[in-house]
Amino acid sequence: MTGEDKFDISPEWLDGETKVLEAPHDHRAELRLWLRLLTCSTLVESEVRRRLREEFDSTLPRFDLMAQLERAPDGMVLGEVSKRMMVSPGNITVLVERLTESGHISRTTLATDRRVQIIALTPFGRAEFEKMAAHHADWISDLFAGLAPKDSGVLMDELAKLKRSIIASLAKGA
Amino acid sequence: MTGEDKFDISPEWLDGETKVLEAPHDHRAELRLWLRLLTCSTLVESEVRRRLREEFDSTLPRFDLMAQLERAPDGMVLGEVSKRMMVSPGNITVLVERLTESGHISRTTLATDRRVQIIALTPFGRAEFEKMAAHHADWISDLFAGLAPKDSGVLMDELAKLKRSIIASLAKGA
DNA sequence: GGAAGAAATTTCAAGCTTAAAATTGTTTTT
DNA sequence: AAAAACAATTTTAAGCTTGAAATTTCTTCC
Repeated sequence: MTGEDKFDISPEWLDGETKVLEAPHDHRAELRLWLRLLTCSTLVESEVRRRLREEFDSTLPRFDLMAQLERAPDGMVLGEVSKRMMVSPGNITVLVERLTESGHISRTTLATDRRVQIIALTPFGRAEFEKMAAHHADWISDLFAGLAPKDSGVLMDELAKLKRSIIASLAKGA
Repeated sequence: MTGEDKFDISPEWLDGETKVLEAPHDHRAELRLWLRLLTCSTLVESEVRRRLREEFDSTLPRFDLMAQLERAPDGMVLGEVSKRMMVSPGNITVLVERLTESGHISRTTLATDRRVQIIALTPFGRAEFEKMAAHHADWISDLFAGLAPKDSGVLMDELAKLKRSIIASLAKGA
């Protein structure tokens, strides 16, 4: 069933048992691509973390959580936040605790289902976030400024393809 | 190539209702690009972490550290490892402690300068790393398999441009 | 209606990460 | 040669992150 020749798979992928020791060259290109992607990502992330800390005494996780809430004026269920941020539920618990303490978000228990916690930005939290978001957009814009609009578009498209590839692979493995 | 004279933003982005400020210049395209890059990076990283844990009871930082050492048969100074991995020096200290305990790396103090610690893979560590590296390459290869060779090349080039842009921006700000 | 199961969240233990301060060792200055 | 400057690393304190186990609260099924 899996051995159909209808699909255009390049020959080197067909032999699933071949290990790197046999043919190290096969995987080199993808590895380099991944490392380059990771480098870009790490550089940007580090810089954003640094500036959030220095200019706003905040952190990236806090910013990301507030960014999720900004688009949900009526608040959001914890589990939904966890899924969207792609982090573990236990992680959200800690972040929410601190952001509640500092007055950035409010939390309420859903009356009809007391398991459910709903969090939302407070007016203070929203104001703070908007200040940060404006600067954040500037930082990213500066970091990406050396990229011509054409390249920006191409990169966007290629990353879309990559994302599809990753998700397809994850789905297959699951 | 795609049409290069007009890489316009789709109409919904032009709606000025949800802006942060009076929008001197629209940063949304860069933001979206950054988020997409981050998503790809996060997805791959999570999967690699998961498999390192499940299949080798190891972690990504350990793997990365050993990967640095693999290319340095005579060992490497701690500070150099720290720079290459783009993590803080204190971080390396902890990793080295654990990897030394588990017998994967050896550490020696340089005789001519006793501030300097040199670490290197032990034969055991090298063997372990090579096992992991082979699988790691396969995982990445699978995740990227949906990308045509052409796209792979284009992505590689575009990421190179992005990396230059980021580094130029960081240098300017410093 | 009560027990079993499922769902949302929290707790826990362990490890990662960072920046800043401290420590240890070397080099330069006076 | 003492003092000051510098360099490599470690320590510290705080926060992030995870997976697994536990808790609380519904829902379902007999």
